[in-house]
Amino acid sequence: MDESCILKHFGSYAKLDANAEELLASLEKGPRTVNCETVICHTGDPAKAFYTVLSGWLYSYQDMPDGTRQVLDIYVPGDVIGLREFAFSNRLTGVIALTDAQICEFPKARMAEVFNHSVLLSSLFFAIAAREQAVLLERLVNLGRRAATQKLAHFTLEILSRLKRTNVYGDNRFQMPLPQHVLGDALGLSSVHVSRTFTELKEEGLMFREGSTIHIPDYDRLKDYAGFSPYYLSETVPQMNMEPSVEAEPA
Amino acid sequence: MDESCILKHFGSYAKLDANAEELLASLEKGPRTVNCETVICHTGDPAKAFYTVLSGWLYSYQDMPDGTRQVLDIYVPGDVIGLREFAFSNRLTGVIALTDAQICEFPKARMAEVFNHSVLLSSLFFAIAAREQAVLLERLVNLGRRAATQKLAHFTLEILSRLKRTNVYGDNRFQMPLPQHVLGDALGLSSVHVSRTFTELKEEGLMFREGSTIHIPDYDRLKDYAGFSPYYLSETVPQMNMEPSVEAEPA
DNA sequence: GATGCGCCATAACATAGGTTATCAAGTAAA
DNA sequence: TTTACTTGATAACCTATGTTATGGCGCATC
Repeated sequence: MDESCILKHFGSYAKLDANAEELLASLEKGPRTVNCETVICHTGDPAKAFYTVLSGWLYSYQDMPDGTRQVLDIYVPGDVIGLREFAFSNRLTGVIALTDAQICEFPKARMAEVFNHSVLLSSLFFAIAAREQAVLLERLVNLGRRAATQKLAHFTLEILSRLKRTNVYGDNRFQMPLPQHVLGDALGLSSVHVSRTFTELKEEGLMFREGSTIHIPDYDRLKDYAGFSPYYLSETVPQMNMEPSVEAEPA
Repeated sequence: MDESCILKHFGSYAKLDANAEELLASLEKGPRTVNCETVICHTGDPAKAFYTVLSGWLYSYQDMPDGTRQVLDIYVPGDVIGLREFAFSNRLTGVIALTDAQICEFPKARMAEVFNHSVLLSSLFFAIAAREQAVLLERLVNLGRRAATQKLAHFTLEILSRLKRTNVYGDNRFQMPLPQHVLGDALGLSSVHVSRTFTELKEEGLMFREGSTIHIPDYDRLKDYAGFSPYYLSETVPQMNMEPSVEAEPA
């Protein structure tokens, strides 16, 4: 049972009732393994399914006409890929695996069953979409109004916070398998400047890299430096009237 | 009936059934007028309601410790303010009116009724949240990977497209009542550079401003220049099984 | 154990955009 | 009419970041 991507994810947000668990379990297909570097989908592909991440790292991106790329989301275990394509018949972004990964497919068309049968799950999906928005918002602030060192520090702290949801990590050290050119594409910087920025953060004693391990000697100091406040990652499902089997009562 | 903010908005996305219309109409409070410059809410305020915009322009923002500001959304008639706060008990951003405006309140707590009683509305709310994400994504690309002239051009074309949803506008001219410092805060630029950028776009014959009127001599040329493709604004509610009381048929 | 390749660090140089200051135009208040 | 205030244009100067190039290191392949 702990092999279910979705149950693992949704269970981390709210206590599921039996109805919700059963419904969720019936929706997802068993995990599929994808290799590092695999393109899961391209911009413009028909968008038929969501995916949940059981293990590994992935990211979504958009390519520009001049050959540059903007990285839009980083996906770590427990994340849902592609919820926003609910409203679009074709994919808005490409998705690619950063490491070997396991993902579970969840056909978009079956969202109707969620809305029909579980108010709790409806709320949960909606809350997850709201949380994703909050993350994008904070990324917007990062790109628009922070200097390179703060961008990198803030981004790193966000990733660490998100990893803590499903993994146990201390504040001082964690794995972040993102090459510098991907960091650059995520932060709107060149890879050369990402390198310079790491050097500068190391000299300041704020954080440093050792292979793909990030070290954070003083978490609170880095947090202050980056202006990071994790409230936007702390979503909860609102207390609502959630009886699981309410019958529809049109008017 | 055409005074209802929500009906106006939701009706522009999908044909509503009687059940949905009645439910929506019961949720919203009558329009309230706010003056230009009014702060509707501050970051951190308790988030008890959404708002829909009947008339006027507003924006949401986040202030930085150094006194700068990032503008996060621009709201025009037909937009919903604050959907993302569904998952948060306090507001993530401040909201302020750019012009005199009319907005309708819609208590967050009553979303439970939506999920309980209308699959169509549940889908619609979810689709709107997905569309908002797509807009944020495109803004991320704008901030991360475009030069100032393209940022400004792209932003302008997005606003124009969104206005076309509820208003009839030609491609050549429309009102955009945003002072340059707000544009700068939205695009991650200084207001001085926004001014320079307008001058440059005018010299190129791509677009120019006359008071708050934007002129676009050649729409397609500007569109190419900015790399604008409006697919991300063209969301539809997926064709789903939407009878209000469908029984589950897993697998 | 060569060879090639991807990733990273660093340096020299180029430039987009930030900052500060000044001035003009419009407009609201007195 | 004067004053004050907001918005916007422009100029001079400054700096963060981009660009291009080089070299080192680790790792895979032959």
